[in-house]
Amino acid sequence: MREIPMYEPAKIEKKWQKIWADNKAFAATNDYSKPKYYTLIEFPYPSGQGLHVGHPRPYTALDIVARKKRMQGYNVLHPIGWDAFGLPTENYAIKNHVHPAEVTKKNIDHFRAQLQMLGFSFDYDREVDTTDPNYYKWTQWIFLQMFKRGLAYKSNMPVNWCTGCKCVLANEEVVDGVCERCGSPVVHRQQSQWMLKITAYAQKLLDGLDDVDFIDRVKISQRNWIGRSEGSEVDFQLEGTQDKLRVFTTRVDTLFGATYMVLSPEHPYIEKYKDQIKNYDALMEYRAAAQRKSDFERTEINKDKTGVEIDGLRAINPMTGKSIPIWISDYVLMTYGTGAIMAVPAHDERDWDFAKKFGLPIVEVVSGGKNVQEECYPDVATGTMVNSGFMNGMTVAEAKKAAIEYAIEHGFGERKINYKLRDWVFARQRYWGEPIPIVHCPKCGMVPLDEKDLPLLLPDIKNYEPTETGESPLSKITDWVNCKCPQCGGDAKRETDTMPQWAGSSWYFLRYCDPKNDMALAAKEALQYWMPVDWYNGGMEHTTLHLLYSRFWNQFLYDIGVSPVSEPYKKRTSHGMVLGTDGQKMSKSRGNVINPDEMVDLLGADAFRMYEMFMGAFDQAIPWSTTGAVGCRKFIERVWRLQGILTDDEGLSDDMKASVHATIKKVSEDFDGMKFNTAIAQMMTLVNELVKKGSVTRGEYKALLLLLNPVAPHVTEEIWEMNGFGAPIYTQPWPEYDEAAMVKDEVEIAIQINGKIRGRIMVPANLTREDADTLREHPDVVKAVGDKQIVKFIFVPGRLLNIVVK
RNA sequence: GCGGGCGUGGCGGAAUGGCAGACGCGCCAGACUUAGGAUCUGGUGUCUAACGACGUAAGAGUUCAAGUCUCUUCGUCCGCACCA
Repeated sequence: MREIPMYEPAKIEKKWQKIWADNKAFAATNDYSKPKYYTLIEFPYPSGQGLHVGHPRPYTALDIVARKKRMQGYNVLHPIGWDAFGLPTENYAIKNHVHPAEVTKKNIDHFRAQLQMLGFSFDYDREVDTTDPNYYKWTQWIFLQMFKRGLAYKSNMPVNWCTGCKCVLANEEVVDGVCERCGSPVVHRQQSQWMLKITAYAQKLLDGLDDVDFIDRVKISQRNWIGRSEGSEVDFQLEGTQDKLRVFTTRVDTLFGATYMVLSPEHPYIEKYKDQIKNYDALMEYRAAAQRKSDFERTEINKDKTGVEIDGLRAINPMTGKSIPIWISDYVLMTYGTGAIMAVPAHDERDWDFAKKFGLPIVEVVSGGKNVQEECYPDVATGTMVNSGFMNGMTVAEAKKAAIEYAIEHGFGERKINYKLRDWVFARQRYWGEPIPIVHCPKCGMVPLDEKDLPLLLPDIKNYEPTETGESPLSKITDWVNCKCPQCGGDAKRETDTMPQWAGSSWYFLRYCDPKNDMALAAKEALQYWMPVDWYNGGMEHTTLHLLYSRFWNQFLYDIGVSPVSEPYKKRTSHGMVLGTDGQKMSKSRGNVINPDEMVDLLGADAFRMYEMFMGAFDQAIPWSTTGAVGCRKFIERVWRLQGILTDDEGLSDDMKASVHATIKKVSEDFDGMKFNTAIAQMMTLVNELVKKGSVTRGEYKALLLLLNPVAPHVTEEIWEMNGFGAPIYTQPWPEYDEAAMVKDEVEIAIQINGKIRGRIMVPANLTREDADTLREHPDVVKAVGDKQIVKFIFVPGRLLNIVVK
C-alpha cells in the first residue's frame, strides 16, 4: 500500500478551475468544418438570493453531456448568460434605492462566481446579458420586424391587472388568480396594450411539434395549450334587427336543440342595443360584478351558474325558425371563440346546468341517452338524430357534416378552426425592461424608430416607482418622452411601456452563436453552423410560456430569413425539482432551503455535482438528503484511495476486462439517455470490484477516471496528473468499449417450475433456444421436475428456464 | 371537472414482460484502532426455529412468466380551468 496525500477538494478544485480558464479549455471554436454539438440550459435570472440547489441539477446534467461530447471530438457550444430584466430586481432597487443596473451587475457577478465554483464547462467568452444595450438592441430590432409585419399591435383589451405590481400581466403569468411573481390578487381592467400575434403561428407551432424530439409531457402540454378545435361558426338572426349574432360551436349537429343563447357580459352588442334593452342597468351591474372577479373567482363559483336574461333582445334559431331568449353569463368568455354561444342544454353539461337553474327548455336532438329532462346526454360517439328536421335518423357524425353544408348553402355558417391560444400581452408599465422602440406622432400615428437609431437606451432615472395611474415610470421623464417623429420630424412622444421579461429569453439561443456581432443579431454562417440547439433542458414550468414564446420568435425569424431553422430546439428534456429534506418545495417561508455554498464547503464541488445526479431519476422531483450526499463524497475518496493500490500494468487485468468494458458501455449509454443515477451506480460497482481485487492497473484506473470525469471533473484531473497519465483529461478521447471483451463463457440462469424459482445453474453463455433442450438432462433440472409431466419448456437465453409441469 | 404523471424495504431509488429490491443512505455485527462520526469485512423486505411461504397502493384480468400490459378502485403530485 503506497502512501498517498490527503484529498483536499478546496485546493484541487480551485487549481483546475484556473487551468481551464487560463487555457480556455471549453471555448467553442469557429472551426465550422468540425461536427458541432449545441447544449443549452435555461439561462438563470440572477436573483439576489444567488444560486439554490435546484439550479445545479440541470446544469450538471448538460455539463456531463457537453464534456462527454467534447471528448468524443465534437465542437461543443455550451454557453451561459443572464436573463436579467425583471421585477424582483426592480422591486429590490426601489426598496434599497440602488439602480437596477447596479443590482443586476452585483447579482451576475455573484452567480458567475457560484457557477465557476461548481466547475461547469461553460464558454464564458460567450456570456450574454439581456440588459446589455448591445443585446437588447437586437431584442428591439426583432420587435420592429414584427411591428412592420403587423404581428405587434396595440389593442384595447381586458387585461390582467396585478394589484401588487401595479402592472399588466400576460394570461400565462396569472396563477390561481394571483400574480405569479408577487402573489397579489389579479383583477380585470380595460387598457390599450401592446400585443404580439402569437395566434398567427398557432398552427405552425402545432405542426412543428411533429418534427422535434421533445419529451412527451412537453409536447402534450403545448398541444393542449394551443388547444386546436375544429368546429363551425353559425349566425343567429337578432330578432327585429339587421344584425346577426355569431357563435362558435363544435356541435353544429345539435343546432335544432339550441333553445337559448348566452353572451359574455362584455359582448359589444349589449352596448349597441342599449336603447332597446329594458334591463340595461341590471346587465351592467352583472358585468361589473363579473369584472371585479379574477378569472379564478369567475370559475370558482362555477358549480352555481349565474346569469341575467336580456330583456328586449331575442334571436332566431336558423334551423327551427323559432325565437329564443338571450342571456348573459360569466361562464362565456369574450376571449375565446366569438364571445357568444348557442346553448343546447340536452347535450352540453354546462348548458344543462344553466337551463335547469333558470327553467329554460331542454329539447332532445340526439337519442340514445336517458331522459334529457333528468340527465344531460353529451356523448358524441353514439346516438341518432331526432327532432332535427331533415337530419332525423342520421348519426352525429353525418349530422355534423349535413348541418354545416346546409348552413353554408343558406349563408348562415362556415367551417372554422379555433385555438385556445391567445395573443401575448407584450407590455409592462415598468422601468426595468427593454424600451419599446415606437414613437407616437400626432400626425403620423405609431411610428417605428429607424433601425440605425437602435438601441433605444433605457434612460437613467432616480425614481422607478410604478405610477398609481398604471403608467410606466418612464412617462415621468419628459425630456426622454418628448422627441421628434422619425417620419415627419414634428413633435412626438415615445412609447413609455417596456417589454416583458420573456422578450430577452425568446431569442438568446441565437445570440450565443455569435454574441459580439454588432451588425446583426448573429452572423448567418454562425447560425447556419450552430443551429438548431441539439439538446435543451429546462423546467416544466416553462413549457407553455418561454418554450412556446421562443419557438414563436424563432419561427418568425425563420420566416423573414434570419434563423436558418424553423424549429430552434431539436431535443427538449425537463428535470425534476430538488425538494427540501421534508419533501416539500424549497422556500424561504418553509425554512427548508439548502445553500449550495455550504454544501460545496462540506463536500467539495465534485461530490456535490455527483449527488445532484445520483439522488434519483433526473426527471423526477427528489428531496435533498445531506447524508446521502456524504455518500458521494465517500465514493470520491474511495476513488482517490485507489492510488494506494495502483500497479505498473498499463493494460486491463483479465478478471476486470469484462467489467471495465461493461462499465464503459453502460456509462456511455446512460449519459446519453439522461440516466445519470444508474451510470454512477455502475461506476460504484466497478470501484467496489477493484477494491475487492486489492489492486488496480493503470489501464483500469484511466478508464474509470475518463468515465467519471464529466461528473467529477476536478478530482479526476488531479489523480490523472498525479500519476502521470498524460495530457489533461479534457483533451482526452472518450473511451471505447469492446462488445467481445464483455462476453463471459458461462452465465448463471434461474430454473423455474411453473414460474417459481427452484434453483440456479451455470450454462454456456451462447446457449440458444434450439440447443436448450439439452438442459432437460441437467441433473438439477431433472431433480426440480421430479416425476411430473413436462407441458412446456421455455428457455430465455442468458436469463432463465421456465418449465411448466402438470 | 378535464388532461398528464406517480404509488416498490426504515429512507433516496434499480429493474428491454424473464431471478424484485442494483447502487447509495441508515442500521446491526466483526476487524484494525488509545479513540472513531475514518477505513475494511459481513449482514440487513416481511413472516418462520427451520423447510418454506408471502411480498411492488387495493382488487380483477391477459400470459409459461406482470412492479412492468389491460380494466376498476383508492391515494398523491403537477398542469389547465365553465374552451362552446
